[in-house]
Order: sequence, then C-alpha cells, then structure tokens
Amino acid sequence: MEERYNFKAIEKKWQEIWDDEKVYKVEIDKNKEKFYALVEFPYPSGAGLHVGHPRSYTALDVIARKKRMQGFNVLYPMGFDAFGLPAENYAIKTGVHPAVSTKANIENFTRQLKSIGFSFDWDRCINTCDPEYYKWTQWMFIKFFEKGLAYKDKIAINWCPSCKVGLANEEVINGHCERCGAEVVRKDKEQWMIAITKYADRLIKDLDDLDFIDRVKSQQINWIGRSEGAELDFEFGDDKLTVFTTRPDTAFGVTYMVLAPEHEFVQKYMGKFENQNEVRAYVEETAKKSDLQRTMSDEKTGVELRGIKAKNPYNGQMIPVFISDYVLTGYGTGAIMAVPAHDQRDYDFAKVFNLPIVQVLDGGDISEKAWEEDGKHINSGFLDGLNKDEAMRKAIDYAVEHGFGRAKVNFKLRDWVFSRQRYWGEPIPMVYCEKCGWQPIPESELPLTLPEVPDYHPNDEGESPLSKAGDWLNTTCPKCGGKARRETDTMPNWAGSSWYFLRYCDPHNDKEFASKEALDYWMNVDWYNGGMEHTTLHLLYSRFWHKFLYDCGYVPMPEPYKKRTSHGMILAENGEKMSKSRGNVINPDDIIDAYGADAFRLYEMFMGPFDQTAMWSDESLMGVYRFVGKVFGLFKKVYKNTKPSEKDLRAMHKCILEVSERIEQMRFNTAVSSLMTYVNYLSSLDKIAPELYENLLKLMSPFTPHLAEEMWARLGHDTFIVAETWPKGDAKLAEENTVTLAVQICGKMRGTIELAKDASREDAEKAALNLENVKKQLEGKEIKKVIVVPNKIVNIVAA
RNA sequence: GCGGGUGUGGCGGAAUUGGUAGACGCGUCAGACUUAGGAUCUGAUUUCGCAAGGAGUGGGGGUUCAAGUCCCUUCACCCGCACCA
Repeated sequence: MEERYNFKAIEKKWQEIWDDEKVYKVEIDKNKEKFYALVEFPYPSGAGLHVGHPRSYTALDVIARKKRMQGFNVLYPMGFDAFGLPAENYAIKTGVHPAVSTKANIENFTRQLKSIGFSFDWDRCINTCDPEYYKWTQWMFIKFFEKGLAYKDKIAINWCPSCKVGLANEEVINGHCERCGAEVVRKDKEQWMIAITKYADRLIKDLDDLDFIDRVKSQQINWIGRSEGAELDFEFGDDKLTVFTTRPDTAFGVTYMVLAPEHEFVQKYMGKFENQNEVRAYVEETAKKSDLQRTMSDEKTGVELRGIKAKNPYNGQMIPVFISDYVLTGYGTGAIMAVPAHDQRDYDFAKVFNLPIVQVLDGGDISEKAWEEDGKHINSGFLDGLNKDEAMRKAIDYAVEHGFGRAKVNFKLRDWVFSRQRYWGEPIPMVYCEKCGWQPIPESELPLTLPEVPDYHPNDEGESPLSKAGDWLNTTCPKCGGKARRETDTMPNWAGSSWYFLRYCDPHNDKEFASKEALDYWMNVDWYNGGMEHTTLHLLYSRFWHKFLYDCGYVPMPEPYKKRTSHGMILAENGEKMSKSRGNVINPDDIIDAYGADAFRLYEMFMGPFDQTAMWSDESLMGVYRFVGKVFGLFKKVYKNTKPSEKDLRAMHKCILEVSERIEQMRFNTAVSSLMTYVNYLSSLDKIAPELYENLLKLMSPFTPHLAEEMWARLGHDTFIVAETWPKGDAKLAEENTVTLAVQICGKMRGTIELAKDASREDAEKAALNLENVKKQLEGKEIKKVIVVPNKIVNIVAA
C-alpha cells in the first residue's frame, strides 16, 4: 500500500515544532539587512477568519519567507484591531462584556492563523484594546491636543439615527451608514476633531516618492481633492462676501451669486431681506434634508435674497444674490460667484431663475449648454483676447493689486471627526473644567482605562454609554485642582490602527511607544499589503498620524510605508459577495480540514492575478491539492547517486529564475504554474537527482512550508528548510541550446524550424525556404523580402 | 460627470522590447490499472473542416513584413468619488 500524504499529521507536527523552537522570532541584528513586511491586522469578529484574510497574509508570508531565505532579517508581525462596534452590539444583545467576547475571538483567530502556518513572530502580537497598547494611543491624542491639532467643535456631523453615533465622511456610503445602512442625517454636535487638513498638501506631495500602486495614489489624491484658484471679495452690505473660484478668469461673466443656506450672512442680514419668510422657509427646508436628499435632486432650487445686491469688483456691476442648496457650506467659503455661461451647474440654475448668461470665453454654443473648455476671452475688459491660463494669472494679479483677492488652494478633505458615542473604544483622555476648559489628563494617569457601565446603550441624546459610568466621570482638573468631568466619547476605530506598525517594532516597551533604536532599525515598513477599501481611511489616517509624530520628533522618517500593494476581493463561486445572509461564506477551517493548509495557501495564490477580484472554486482547489500530492509522490523517485542531466538543470534553473522573479512581482499565480511545469518535468524522469528535488522544495517552501519542511527532513537534513538559502538561478544554464523558429509567409504560420541558438540569418533563411510546406506555398510566387529575427521568426514576404 | 480598472477557449487564466495566441490548472472525452475511489496514470481538448486550409483575443478603423500587445474610435462591465465652484 503506497503512502498517501497525511497533511493533517504533518502540518500539525511542523506547526508545533516551529512554535516551540520560535523559528520565526526576530530581534534587531545590525549585521543583517532588515525587511519589514506588513499586512493589515484583522478585527477579531465572532465569525472568525474569512477566506479573504489569508489572500493578503499568504502573499506577504510568501514574500517574507523568500526574503528570510535570501538572508534578510525579516519582521512579519500580526496583531488585532480589537476595538469595534460588533463586540459592543453583541454586548447589548447578550450582556457579555466586550472584553470577554473579544478575548475569545482573538483566541479563535490566533488558532486559525496558526493553522495556516504563517511565519508571524507571535511574540510581537499586539492588541489595540489592551490598556498597555491604548495607553500610547491616548498619549498620542494628548500630543495632538498639545500641538493644537485636536480641538472640540460644534459641527454638523453625519449622524446615524439607528446606531446613534456620529460618523466620519469616510464611513458614509451614498448617504447611508456604512454599518447598519440607515440613512444618515445631519446633526449639530460637539465633537473632537483632528486637523488632518493641515497636512493635506503634504499627503499629496509626498506620494511622489512612494512606491504605491497607482490606483491607491490616484484615489488618495482624488479624495484629498486639491484645487487651485483664488478667493475674491465681493461687496455685500457692510461686509465682504468672499468666494472661492477655480476660474477667476471668468469673473466678467458673473451674473449672480449664491450662498449656502447655512452661510452666516443669511442670518446676519435676515432683517434686510424683503422676502424674509421665503428665505427662512428655504433655510429650514434644507436643514431638514439629509445629505442624500440634497444631492439626489437634479433640479436646482433656491431663493433670491431680495433687497440686497453684491458688487462685482472687476466691473462694478451690481448682481443679485441667491441661496441654494447646491452650494455646500463645508467647501470653500460656502459662497460662489456664478458664471452660467461657463459652468453647467450655474447654467442650470440660471435657466430655472431666468438669469442672464454672459459668455466671456469664445467657443461652444451657450444656447445649448455651458462652455467649460478653453478659448479666447471676450466681453472681459483687460482679459480680452487671452486664453484661459494667461487670463487666470492676470485676473489674480489684478485682484491682488486692487486688494480684493488672492490666490488660494482648497481641499475637499475635511478634518477628522474623532469622537464616537460608543463604549468599546479608547477613552479620550480629556477632562472638562468650568474654569480651565478642556485639559488633558497627566501622563502619569495613562492609561485611562474603560470603566464598567450598567449597560452599553447610548442614551437618547446620543451620549456615549460612558455617561452612565457614575464616579468615573468625576475627577479633578489637572490644572487648577477644581472639579472636573471626564470626556465620555471614545475614539474611532481608526485610532489604534493609525500607529500599530510602530508598536510591532518594540511591542513590550512600557517606557515609550517604541524605542528610538527599534524604530531606527525596523522602520520604514518595506512592503505593506492591504485592501483598497482602506485607501481613504486607515491608509490616509495612518500616513497623517505618522507625519505628525515625525514633526514632533518621535519617528525618524516622514512616511511610514515605502511600498503599498493591494489584493483583489474573493467572491463566492457564483460571483456574489460572500456574506452570512447569503449563506455562501467559505470557512478556512473546513478547507484546511479537507485539503490541508498547504493546498489552501497554494490555492489562494493560484486562483488568479493577485490584484484582481477572484471567484472561489472548490474544483480548482482540487487541482492544487493534487499538485501537493504529486510533489510528495516524487520523493520515491529521488535517488542519492543520480546526477542531473543538462536538460534537468535547464528545467531547474528556468524554474528558479521564474519563481524568484514572479514572487517579487506578486504574480503568484504564474509562479505556481512555473512550479507545476517543473514538477511535470520531474514526473517524466525515471530517477530524480537530489539536487533537483531539493531546489524544488526550497522554491515551494514559501507557498507550502509544511510539505517542504517534511520532505526536506525525509531527505535526511536536520536543518529547517525555512532557514535554508534561497537558490540562485543561472540564466546561462537555463538557456536552451536549440531554438524553434516560426516560419511565416506573409505573416501566416507555415511551419517551424529547429536551429542552433544564435544561428545566422542566412542559415535560418535557408532552412525556412527548405521546408516542404514553404516550397509548396511559394509555388508560382515571387519572394519580395525575407525578414529574419534571430531565435524568433522567419517571415517570407511573397506575392 | 470625474478618477481608476477590466474585456482572450466550456471555466480560472498565460503570453519580455510588437515575433508560433491559449502556458498552468479546472472541466470534458477516450484509454489503462484495476475494480467501485471525488483515487492514480496515459492521451486528446479554441473553433469550422474528412483534409488541404480558413477564422479567431468586446466592435470598427489604422500603423507594420508581423498587432492580444502600438495609435484612433466605439461598446460593455467593475471599483472609488460625486452639485467640491
């Protein structure tokens, strides 16, 4: 009876040995070059690991293992982003404390991750809800406060009436709450804000030097939304009404102005409006609308502010002023100058209200629609005859000279709403004193741990469950010693993950978040792989957070990640998203149980291009499962005294070169196919030289570490294959000495010829013309030209 | 509307600088071993055609001796943002 590969016993055996011997533990070693590979740490949900997680984890595990074999000192850590809503919702439903359920979930995740055989250094495992960890998250918040970047502000926030929680813009999807799907409304609330907008420019500029995939860069740039233009002051009552425009060159075409209904001048001048009631009604109406309703309607609405006009500083014209909800309060100055001839939105509005449309750039047909392209200026006084770019410069110069304007850059990015009315998050380490205002608690009192509360519901005012924490709330002011009250909001989910990669460098340090030595050695992260969904959330926040720490002198470089790549999603077999409600979730435990961790890892890498969406297929999984068995089966053909032939070496070196290169480029699916091709070749041999099989095992060890380790041991080695040296491919030995050239007539394939490598053009031509089929095809034709590309092709042009 | 991406067999997908389209895997078909196992091995498998030969990488056009690859144009789908002045 032939032995079958017993993956269950073998995988378990090696996992235990690796664990016991701490094979993947790393320490600072200044004699070795370091390599820091990072994957996004999971939220430990009750559902356990999803098959999507291991796609990213395996990919970087492959890279980390290869780098390790290439002599790098590799840091490949894992941890848990453990604060979050599901644990809290679970607590509300069952009364189980979030700390308890979270701990159980982390244990389950750890078991699952270990069962896949990742080469994480488990001694560095971190957990964001551990007070020893969030102590430093709180410490960093205080630094933000001390530098004036954390501030409390009453703003209209995105409020989810179902979760009773304020959301960041990033958490609102099409006007709905990202978590529960309820429609988000606007609500004025005092919130802690962090001034990420102060870093907007640097967050764009510094992307230049980073090796991030393009879609990440462009998505971040798009999200930050930088636009250059000018601020212009229009006379309005006793005030200056300032607008932001990217087209100051069109100022002579301004025929009206529009304020956001929330603009301060609306209330300030209310008494002067002839149609106060109408104005008031419109303001109230828009306040009631959700963002979604506001953006959904295509029709422009608005009300003229009768009784008051604005003066265009360029031509002195008096123009009407409107309020309309198509002007947003949060962007620019909340007011615009309207140029209906050259802006489609203004054009639509002007049509509804019968406002004049004055063309100031030549081109298009403005009886149809606005002309938004370039052209020569007309009707524009001193700008006449100029094109857009020149006119823009001149218009700004003119405004500066006459003191009514200035060049200005604006961003779509808003400051980060940092308060959550939730229990299961980091307490914000601030107290409020009637006399001294908001004060941070002293560093010596960190961590400020979460108190026990009677229940986890927010109250109807939308206040955090911490508002029910009794005595915990009352404290003294660190400044004056008087009575003070603690902040009851907690930090958002994104706080702990904004700096976790720093903690991995020195996870047990209780004096600092990480020592300078550790940061100097391990940072930057050399390669960070994660999901596209975090591009404008975690990835942007953590870049900002890191830049702030850099400015304070706490980290040695301005950017945290050198390289960022992203994996595609894994969908169910039918192309749908995997979800509990659809019942199509694949549980990694089941796969590992049935096919083993190695087959699972290999399949995750083989299923398709790494950066693209892939569909799960049990049938395809069978293919790699068979492959694992095949590699195991080859072992019995390995004979100690066999010498490899030239052809054998050619196949081996070709495989080494391909696999090495393809791993580096994250073309894992083709790296695996190279291994398969090589294994097919080895299968065709009667006897396999040890060298051939050993190198196969080394090349496979990043993908299937258990199998590789087992067979390595069976070959008689007493070392770990994961600590062996990565094989070097020799391009010369991989080369064929004969090549097959295609022979074409007028670009159509008519046959092939076998020639020595680098055979001369003449020989190639002669051999091609000698082919029977070629002779036949050329009958009665005249050869016009013969094109020979050495080692590739012979093309005969004939008529 | 703006930004990014993808279109290749029955399916997942391969194809340096333009140079034999369909590697590798799945599935299917045939055979072998055996006999009942979703096992293993061998062979075939883009399509039309008995063959010679033709067609073929979403559609249309172009450049070239030669185009999946370069250029123009068009369609479909996916992701992100979205009244951002």
